[in-house]
Amino acid sequence: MPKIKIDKESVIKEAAYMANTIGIENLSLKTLAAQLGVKSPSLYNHIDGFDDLKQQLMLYGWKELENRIIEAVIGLSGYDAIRAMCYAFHEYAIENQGVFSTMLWYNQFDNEQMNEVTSKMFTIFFKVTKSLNISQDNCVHLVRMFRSFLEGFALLENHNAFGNTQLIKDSFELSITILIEGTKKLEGK
Amino acid sequence: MPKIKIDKESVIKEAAYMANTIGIENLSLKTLAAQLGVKSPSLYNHIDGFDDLKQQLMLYGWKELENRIIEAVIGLSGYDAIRAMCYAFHEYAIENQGVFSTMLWYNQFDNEQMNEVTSKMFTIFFKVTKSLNISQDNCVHLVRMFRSFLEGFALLENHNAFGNTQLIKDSFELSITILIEGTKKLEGK
DNA sequence: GTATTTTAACAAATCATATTAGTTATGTCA
DNA sequence: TGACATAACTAATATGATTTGTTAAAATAC
Repeated sequence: MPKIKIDKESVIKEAAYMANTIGIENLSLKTLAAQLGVKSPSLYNHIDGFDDLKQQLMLYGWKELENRIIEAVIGLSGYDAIRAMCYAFHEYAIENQGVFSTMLWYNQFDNEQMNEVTSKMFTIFFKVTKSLNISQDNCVHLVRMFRSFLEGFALLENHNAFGNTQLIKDSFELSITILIEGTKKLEGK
Repeated sequence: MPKIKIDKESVIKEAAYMANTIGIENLSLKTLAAQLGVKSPSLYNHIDGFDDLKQQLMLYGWKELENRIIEAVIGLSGYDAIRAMCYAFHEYAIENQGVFSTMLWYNQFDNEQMNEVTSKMFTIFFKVTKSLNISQDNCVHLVRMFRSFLEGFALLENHNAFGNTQLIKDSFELSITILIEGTKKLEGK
Protein backbone atom coordinates (compact mmCIF):
# COMPACT_ATOMS: atom_id res chain seq x y z
CA MET A 1 0.00 0.00 0.00
CA PRO A 2 1.96 3.03 -1.21
CA LYS A 3 1.59 6.24 0.70
CA ILE A 4 -0.22 9.04 -0.99
CA LYS A 5 2.26 11.54 -2.35
CA ILE A 6 1.66 15.24 -2.57
CA ASP A 7 3.96 18.16 -3.17
CA LYS A 8 3.77 21.90 -2.93
CA GLU A 9 2.53 22.31 -6.47
CA SER A 10 -0.29 19.79 -6.16
CA VAL A 11 -1.34 21.33 -2.84
CA ILE A 12 -1.59 24.79 -4.34
CA LYS A 13 -3.28 23.65 -7.52
CA GLU A 14 -5.88 21.67 -5.64
CA ALA A 15 -6.42 24.60 -3.26
CA ALA A 16 -6.91 26.89 -6.26
CA TYR A 17 -9.41 24.50 -7.76
CA MET A 18 -11.33 24.18 -4.53
CA ALA A 19 -11.29 27.92 -3.89
CA ASN A 20 -12.78 28.48 -7.32
CA THR A 21 -15.45 25.82 -6.96
CA ILE A 22 -16.58 25.85 -3.33
CA GLY A 23 -15.55 29.44 -2.59
CA ILE A 24 -12.56 30.78 -0.70
CA GLU A 25 -14.59 31.12 2.49
CA ASN A 26 -15.22 27.36 2.51
CA LEU A 27 -11.63 26.38 1.94
CA SER A 28 -9.93 24.90 4.99
CA LEU A 29 -6.86 22.79 5.58
CA LYS A 30 -9.18 20.03 6.71
CA THR A 31 -11.20 19.87 3.50
CA LEU A 32 -8.14 20.45 1.33
CA ALA A 33 -6.29 17.59 3.00
CA ALA A 34 -9.31 15.34 2.64
CA GLN A 35 -9.53 16.17 -1.04
CA LEU A 36 -5.87 15.30 -1.46
CA GLY A 37 -6.30 12.08 0.50
CA VAL A 38 -4.07 13.04 3.43
CA LYS A 39 -4.52 14.36 6.94
CA SER A 40 -4.28 18.05 7.53
CA PRO A 41 -1.00 18.09 9.50
CA SER A 42 0.70 16.53 6.48
CA LEU A 43 0.14 19.72 4.58
CA TYR A 44 2.63 21.41 6.87
CA ASN A 45 5.41 19.58 5.07
CA HIS A 46 4.64 21.66 1.99
CA ILE A 47 3.14 24.89 3.19
CA ASP A 48 3.61 27.01 6.26
CA GLY A 49 0.05 27.04 7.53
CA PHE A 50 -3.25 28.37 6.33
CA ASP A 51 -2.19 31.96 5.88
CA ASP A 52 0.82 30.91 3.88
CA LEU A 53 -1.42 28.81 1.67
CA LYS A 54 -3.57 31.80 0.83
CA GLN A 55 -0.46 33.86 0.19
CA GLN A 56 0.72 31.16 -2.20
CA LEU A 57 -2.65 31.14 -3.91
CA MET A 58 -2.36 34.87 -4.40
CA LEU A 59 1.07 34.58 -6.01
CA TYR A 60 -0.13 31.68 -8.13
CA GLY A 61 -3.08 33.74 -9.34
CA TRP A 62 -1.06 36.81 -10.28
CA LYS A 63 1.34 34.65 -12.25
CA GLU A 64 -1.48 32.91 -14.08
CA LEU A 65 -3.12 36.21 -14.84
CA GLU A 66 0.14 37.63 -16.11
CA ASN A 67 0.37 34.81 -18.63
CA ARG A 68 -3.18 35.41 -19.76
CA ILE A 69 -2.49 39.09 -20.27
CA ILE A 70 0.71 38.46 -22.20
CA GLU A 71 -1.19 36.13 -24.49
CA ALA A 72 -4.03 38.58 -24.92
CA VAL A 73 -1.81 41.41 -26.00
CA ILE A 74 0.16 39.54 -28.66
CA GLY A 75 0.00 41.31 -32.00
CA LEU A 76 -1.83 44.30 -30.62
CA SER A 77 -0.72 47.80 -29.75
CA GLY A 78 -2.07 51.06 -28.43
CA TYR A 79 -5.67 51.21 -27.33
CA ASP A 80 -6.46 47.84 -28.86
CA ALA A 81 -3.86 46.34 -26.58
CA ILE A 82 -5.29 48.13 -23.54
CA ARG A 83 -8.77 46.95 -24.34
CA ALA A 84 -7.61 43.38 -24.82
CA MET A 85 -5.75 43.42 -21.52
CA CYS A 86 -8.81 44.70 -19.69
CA TYR A 87 -10.95 41.95 -21.12
CA ALA A 88 -8.35 39.31 -20.28
CA PHE A 89 -8.18 40.59 -16.72
CA HIS A 90 -11.94 40.55 -16.38
CA GLU A 91 -12.29 37.08 -17.83
CA TYR A 92 -9.70 35.64 -15.49
CA ALA A 93 -11.24 37.27 -12.44
CA ILE A 94 -14.70 35.96 -13.24
CA GLU A 95 -13.53 32.47 -14.10
CA ASN A 96 -11.33 32.15 -11.01
CA GLN A 97 -13.32 33.80 -8.31
CA GLY A 98 -11.73 32.03 -5.36
CA VAL A 99 -8.18 32.68 -6.46
CA PHE A 100 -9.06 36.22 -7.44
CA SER A 101 -10.32 36.85 -3.91
CA THR A 102 -6.91 36.00 -2.53
CA MET A 103 -5.30 38.24 -5.14
CA LEU A 104 -7.33 41.15 -3.85
CA TRP A 105 -7.16 40.35 -0.20
CA TYR A 106 -3.77 38.86 0.47
CA ASN A 107 -1.72 41.44 -1.33
CA GLN A 108 -1.72 43.41 1.89
CA PHE A 109 1.57 42.19 3.32
CA ASP A 110 3.95 44.16 1.20
CA ASN A 111 6.63 41.56 0.99
CA GLU A 112 9.11 41.59 -1.85
CA GLN A 113 7.68 38.62 -3.72
CA MET A 114 4.33 40.35 -3.83
CA ASN A 115 5.60 43.59 -5.27
CA GLU A 116 7.59 41.64 -7.79
CA VAL A 117 4.72 39.60 -9.10
CA THR A 118 2.19 42.41 -9.46
CA SER A 119 4.64 44.98 -10.74
CA LYS A 120 5.72 42.54 -13.41
CA MET A 121 2.10 42.25 -14.43
CA PHE A 122 1.34 45.91 -14.58
CA THR A 123 4.61 46.67 -16.30
CA ILE A 124 3.05 45.29 -19.44
CA PHE A 125 0.25 47.78 -19.03
CA PHE A 126 2.78 50.48 -18.37
CA LYS A 127 4.75 49.78 -21.53
CA VAL A 128 1.67 50.07 -23.68
CA THR A 129 0.63 53.39 -22.19
CA LYS A 130 4.14 54.77 -22.61
CA SER A 131 3.97 53.97 -26.31
CA LEU A 132 1.08 56.46 -26.52
CA ASN A 133 3.22 59.52 -25.99
CA ILE A 134 2.08 60.05 -22.42
CA SER A 135 4.45 61.22 -19.71
CA GLN A 136 5.95 58.75 -17.27
CA ASP A 137 4.10 60.27 -14.32
CA ASN A 138 0.76 60.14 -16.06
CA CYS A 139 1.40 56.52 -17.08
CA VAL A 140 1.75 55.63 -13.42
CA HIS A 141 -1.57 57.29 -12.68
CA LEU A 142 -3.25 55.61 -15.63
CA VAL A 143 -2.12 52.15 -14.63
CA ARG A 144 -3.49 52.76 -11.17
CA MET A 145 -6.78 53.97 -12.60
CA PHE A 146 -7.23 50.93 -14.82
CA ARG A 147 -6.15 48.60 -12.07
CA SER A 148 -8.53 50.14 -9.56
CA PHE A 149 -11.42 49.94 -11.95
CA LEU A 150 -10.68 46.38 -13.03
CA GLU A 151 -10.26 45.04 -9.51
CA GLY A 152 -13.29 46.91 -8.23
CA PHE A 153 -15.53 45.86 -11.08
CA ALA A 154 -14.61 42.19 -10.79
CA LEU A 155 -15.01 42.29 -7.03
CA LEU A 156 -18.50 43.70 -7.36
CA GLU A 157 -19.50 41.35 -10.14
CA ASN A 158 -18.18 38.30 -8.26
CA HIS A 159 -20.08 39.35 -5.16
CA ASN A 160 -23.31 39.84 -7.03
CA ALA A 161 -23.33 43.43 -5.95
CA PHE A 162 -24.71 44.68 -9.25
CA GLY A 163 -28.42 44.12 -9.59
CA ASN A 164 -29.37 43.34 -13.15
CA THR A 165 -26.91 40.73 -14.35
CA GLN A 166 -28.08 41.09 -17.94
CA LEU A 167 -26.49 44.47 -18.45
CA ILE A 168 -23.17 43.85 -16.75
CA LYS A 169 -21.30 43.18 -19.97
CA ASP A 170 -22.59 46.45 -21.36
CA SER A 171 -21.47 48.27 -18.25
CA PHE A 172 -18.01 46.82 -18.61
CA GLU A 173 -17.77 47.70 -22.28
CA LEU A 174 -18.97 51.25 -21.77
CA SER A 175 -16.66 51.78 -18.82
CA ILE A 176 -13.62 50.64 -20.78
CA THR A 177 -14.60 52.94 -23.59
CA ILE A 178 -14.86 55.86 -21.23
CA LEU A 179 -11.54 55.09 -19.60
CA ILE A 180 -9.86 54.88 -22.99
CA GLU A 181 -11.49 58.07 -24.23
CA GLY A 182 -10.26 59.83 -21.12
CA THR A 183 -6.81 58.39 -21.61
CA LYS A 184 -6.66 59.88 -25.09
CA LYS A 185 -6.81 63.31 -23.54
CA LEU A 186 -3.45 62.70 -21.93
CA GLU A 187 -1.56 62.16 -25.17
CA GLY A 188 1.31 64.58 -25.39
CA LYS A 189 0.99 65.46 -21.69
CA MET B 1 -21.36 46.34 42.08
CA PRO B 2 -23.53 47.08 39.07
CA LYS B 3 -23.25 44.79 36.09
CA ILE B 4 -21.76 46.21 32.95
CA LYS B 5 -24.46 47.12 30.48
CA ILE B 6 -24.09 46.94 26.76
CA ASP B 7 -26.58 47.11 23.92
CA LYS B 8 -26.59 46.42 20.23
CA GLU B 9 -25.52 49.91 19.32
CA SER B 10 -22.56 50.02 21.67
CA VAL B 11 -21.46 46.58 20.48
CA ILE B 12 -21.44 47.65 16.85
CA LYS B 13 -19.86 51.01 17.51
CA GLU B 14 -17.07 49.49 19.53
CA ALA B 15 -16.59 46.79 16.88
CA ALA B 16 -16.35 49.49 14.24
CA TYR B 17 -13.81 51.39 16.29
CA MET B 18 -11.72 48.28 16.87
CA ALA B 19 -11.93 47.20 13.24
CA ASN B 20 -10.62 50.60 12.21
CA THR B 21 -7.82 50.66 14.73
CA ILE B 22 -6.51 47.10 15.07
CA GLY B 23 -7.70 45.89 11.66
CA ILE B 24 -10.66 43.75 10.73
CA GLU B 25 -8.53 40.62 10.65
CA ASN B 26 -7.69 41.05 14.33
CA LEU B 27 -11.25 41.61 15.45
CA SER B 28 -12.74 38.70 17.39
CA LEU B 29 -15.65 38.27 19.72
CA LYS B 30 -13.14 37.56 22.44
CA THR B 31 -11.26 40.83 22.08
CA LEU B 32 -14.43 42.80 21.45
CA ALA B 33 -16.04 41.43 24.60
CA ALA B 34 -12.90 42.17 26.59
CA GLN B 35 -12.91 45.73 25.31
CA LEU B 36 -16.53 46.13 26.34
CA GLY B 37 -15.83 44.61 29.75
CA VAL B 38 -17.99 41.51 29.31
CA LYS B 39 -17.48 37.87 28.43
CA SER B 40 -17.91 36.83 24.82
CA PRO B 41 -21.09 34.77 25.25
CA SER B 42 -22.81 37.90 26.50
CA LEU B 43 -22.51 39.40 23.05
CA TYR B 44 -25.01 36.84 21.82
CA ASN B 45 -27.74 38.74 23.59
CA HIS B 46 -27.23 41.56 21.09
CA ILE B 47 -25.85 40.03 17.94
CA ASP B 48 -26.30 36.72 16.23
CA GLY B 49 -22.71 35.59 16.15
CA PHE B 50 -19.53 36.71 14.49
CA ASP B 51 -20.80 36.67 10.92
CA ASP B 52 -23.83 38.69 11.91
CA LEU B 53 -21.57 41.22 13.60
CA LYS B 54 -19.62 41.74 10.39
CA GLN B 55 -22.86 42.01 8.46
CA GLN B 56 -23.99 44.68 10.92
CA LEU B 57 -20.70 46.49 10.54
CA MET B 58 -21.20 46.49 6.79
CA LEU B 59 -24.68 48.00 7.09
CA TYR B 60 -23.44 50.51 9.64
CA GLY B 61 -20.66 51.57 7.29
CA TRP B 62 -22.88 52.03 4.26
CA LYS B 63 -25.26 54.17 6.29
CA GLU B 64 -22.44 56.30 7.64
CA LEU B 65 -21.01 56.72 4.17
CA GLU B 66 -24.41 57.66 2.82
CA ASN B 67 -24.60 60.49 5.31
CA ARG B 68 -21.14 61.69 4.39
CA ILE B 69 -22.05 61.72 0.73
CA ILE B 70 -25.28 63.57 1.30
CA GLU B 71 -23.41 66.22 3.22
CA ALA B 72 -20.72 66.47 0.59
CA VAL B 73 -23.14 67.11 -2.22
CA ILE B 74 -25.14 69.85 -0.59
CA GLY B 75 -25.24 72.94 -2.74
CA LEU B 76 -23.50 71.30 -5.65
CA SER B 77 -24.75 69.96 -8.95
CA GLY B 78 -23.48 68.31 -12.09
CA TYR B 79 -19.84 67.39 -12.30
CA ASP B 80 -18.96 69.35 -9.20
CA ALA B 81 -21.36 67.15 -7.29
CA ILE B 82 -19.87 63.99 -8.77
CA ARG B 83 -16.37 65.07 -7.89
CA ALA B 84 -17.38 65.94 -4.34
CA MET B 85 -19.07 62.57 -3.89
CA CYS B 86 -16.00 60.75 -5.12
CA TYR B 87 -13.80 62.59 -2.66
CA ALA B 88 -16.22 61.97 0.18
CA PHE B 89 -16.27 58.27 -0.66
CA HIS B 90 -12.51 58.10 -0.77
CA GLU B 91 -12.07 59.96 2.46
CA TYR B 92 -14.46 57.71 4.33
CA ALA B 93 -12.85 54.55 2.99
CA ILE B 94 -9.38 55.66 3.99
CA GLU B 95 -10.42 56.89 7.42
CA ASN B 96 -12.44 53.76 8.23
CA GLN B 97 -10.41 50.96 6.80
CA GLY B 98 -11.76 48.18 8.96
CA VAL B 99 -15.39 49.04 8.40
CA PHE B 100 -14.73 49.63 4.73
CA SER B 101 -13.35 46.11 4.45
CA THR B 102 -16.63 44.70 5.65
CA MET B 103 -18.48 46.95 3.20
CA LEU B 104 -16.55 45.40 0.35
CA TRP B 105 -16.48 41.86 1.60
CA TYR B 106 -19.74 41.23 3.33
CA ASN B 107 -22.00 42.60 0.67
CA GLN B 108 -21.94 39.18 -0.90
CA PHE B 109 -25.08 37.81 0.69
CA ASP B 110 -27.66 39.54 -1.41
CA ASN B 111 -30.21 39.98 1.29
CA GLU B 112 -32.83 42.68 1.08
CA GLN B 113 -31.37 44.95 3.72
CA MET B 114 -28.11 44.98 1.80
CA ASN B 115 -29.60 45.93 -1.52
CA GLU B 116 -31.61 48.61 0.21
CA VAL B 117 -28.71 50.29 1.91
CA THR B 118 -26.34 50.37 -1.04
CA SER B 119 -28.96 51.23 -3.61
CA LYS B 120 -30.06 54.14 -1.47
CA MET B 121 -26.50 55.35 -1.48
CA PHE B 122 -25.92 55.06 -5.18
CA THR B 123 -29.29 56.54 -5.96
CA ILE B 124 -27.84 59.90 -5.05
CA PHE B 125 -25.14 59.32 -7.61
CA PHE B 126 -27.76 58.21 -10.07
CA LYS B 127 -29.84 61.33 -9.65
CA VAL B 128 -26.90 63.57 -10.37
CA THR B 129 -25.95 61.74 -13.53
CA LYS B 130 -29.53 61.83 -14.77
CA SER B 131 -29.53 65.60 -14.44
CA LEU B 132 -26.78 65.64 -17.06
CA ASN B 133 -29.03 64.66 -19.94
CA ILE B 134 -27.74 61.11 -20.08
CA SER B 135 -30.01 58.16 -20.81
CA GLN B 136 -31.26 55.98 -17.99
CA ASP B 137 -29.31 52.95 -19.25
CA ASN B 138 -26.09 54.87 -19.49
CA CYS B 139 -26.61 56.27 -16.00
CA VAL B 140 -26.73 52.73 -14.66
CA HIS B 141 -23.46 51.96 -16.40
CA LEU B 142 -21.87 55.16 -15.15
CA VAL B 143 -22.77 54.54 -11.56
CA ARG B 144 -21.24 51.08 -11.82
CA MET B 145 -18.09 52.52 -13.36
CA PHE B 146 -17.63 55.09 -10.62
CA ARG B 147 -18.46 52.59 -7.93
CA SER B 148 -16.01 50.04 -9.29
CA PHE B 149 -13.24 52.57 -9.52
CA LEU B 150 -13.87 54.03 -6.08
CA GLU B 151 -14.05 50.68 -4.32
CA GLY B 152 -11.06 49.32 -6.20
CA PHE B 153 -8.91 52.38 -5.59
CA ALA B 154 -9.65 52.48 -1.87
CA LEU B 155 -9.06 48.76 -1.55
CA LEU B 156 -5.66 49.08 -3.18
CA GLU B 157 -4.70 52.15 -1.22
CA ASN B 158 -5.77 50.61 2.07
CA HIS B 159 -3.77 47.49 1.32
CA ASN B 160 -0.67 49.44 0.45
CA ALA B 161 -0.76 47.93 -3.00
CA PHE B 162 0.39 51.11 -4.70
CA GLY B 163 4.08 51.66 -4.37
CA ASN B 164 4.89 55.33 -4.08
CA THR B 165 2.51 56.74 -1.48
CA GLN B 166 3.49 60.30 -2.34
CA LEU B 167 1.70 60.33 -5.66
CA ILE B 168 -1.48 58.58 -4.66
CA LYS B 169 -3.49 61.76 -4.29
CA ASP B 170 -2.43 62.82 -7.76
CA SER B 171 -3.47 59.46 -9.14
CA PHE B 172 -6.89 59.84 -7.58
CA GLU B 173 -7.36 63.36 -8.87
CA LEU B 174 -6.29 62.49 -12.38
CA SER B 175 -8.47 59.39 -12.43
CA ILE B 176 -11.54 61.33 -11.38
CA THR B 177 -10.83 63.90 -14.03
CA ILE B 178 -10.58 61.21 -16.68
CA LEU B 179 -13.78 59.53 -15.54
CA ILE B 180 -15.62 62.84 -15.65
CA GLU B 181 -14.22 63.77 -19.06
CA GLY B 182 -15.34 60.41 -20.36
CA THR B 183 -18.75 60.90 -18.81
CA LYS B 184 -19.17 64.17 -20.68
CA LYS B 185 -19.06 62.24 -23.91
CA LEU B 186 -22.33 60.56 -22.94
CA GLU B 187 -24.34 63.75 -22.69
CA GLY B 188 -27.32 63.53 -24.97
CA LYS B 189 -26.84 59.79 -25.44
C1' DG C 1 22.39 -5.98 -1.26
C1' DT C 2 22.47 -3.97 3.27
C1' DA C 3 22.81 0.03 6.30
C1' DT C 4 22.05 4.82 6.97
C1' DT C 5 19.76 8.97 6.25
C1' DT C 6 16.08 11.81 4.74
C1' DT C 7 11.50 12.70 3.65
C1' DA C 8 6.94 13.10 4.55
C1' DA C 9 2.75 11.03 6.33
C1' DC C 10 0.66 9.95 10.60
C1' DA C 11 -1.63 9.89 15.41
C1' DA C 12 -2.18 12.32 19.38
C1' DA C 13 -2.23 16.33 21.85
C1' DT C 14 -2.73 21.36 22.33
C1' DC C 15 -4.66 25.88 21.48
C1' DA C 16 -7.81 29.36 20.18
C1' DT C 17 -12.08 30.87 19.05
C1' DA C 18 -16.93 30.53 18.20
C1' DT C 19 -21.00 28.84 19.89
C1' DT C 20 -24.59 26.58 22.97
C1' DA C 21 -26.83 25.34 27.35
C1' DG C 22 -28.03 26.13 31.55
C1' DT C 23 -27.61 29.29 35.83
C1' DT C 24 -27.87 33.50 38.33
C1' DA C 25 -27.96 38.27 39.41
C1' DT C 26 -30.17 42.66 38.52
C1' DG C 27 -33.80 45.60 37.61
C1' DT C 28 -38.79 46.45 36.51
C1' DC C 29 -43.49 46.37 37.29
C1' DA C 30 -47.86 44.86 39.19
C1' DT D 1 -43.01 42.50 48.22
C1' DG D 2 -42.99 39.16 44.78
C1' DA D 3 -43.13 37.49 39.94
C1' DC D 4 -41.05 38.22 35.64
C1' DA D 5 -37.85 39.58 32.03
C1' DT D 6 -33.41 40.78 30.77
C1' DA D 7 -28.90 40.05 30.14
C1' DA D 8 -24.85 38.82 32.35
C1' DC D 9 -22.29 34.72 33.82
C1' DT D 10 -19.99 29.86 34.10
C1' DA D 11 -19.33 25.64 32.08
C1' DA D 12 -19.33 22.78 28.35
C1' DT D 13 -18.99 21.69 23.33
C1' DA D 14 -17.35 22.02 18.58
C1' DT D 15 -14.33 23.03 14.97
C1' DG D 16 -10.26 23.95 12.89
C1' DA D 17 -5.39 25.28 13.06
C1' DT D 18 -1.12 24.09 14.74
C1' DT D 19 2.72 21.48 17.36
C1' DT D 20 5.10 17.40 18.83
C1' DG D 21 6.91 13.26 18.46
C1' DT D 22 6.65 8.63 15.85
C1' DT D 23 7.08 5.75 11.98
C1' DA D 24 7.08 3.99 7.42
C1' DA D 25 8.70 4.52 2.89
C1' DA D 26 12.05 6.12 -0.28
C1' DA D 27 16.63 7.63 -1.49
C1' DT D 28 21.46 7.38 -0.92
C1' DA D 29 25.87 5.53 0.59
C1' DC D 30 28.83 1.82 1.50
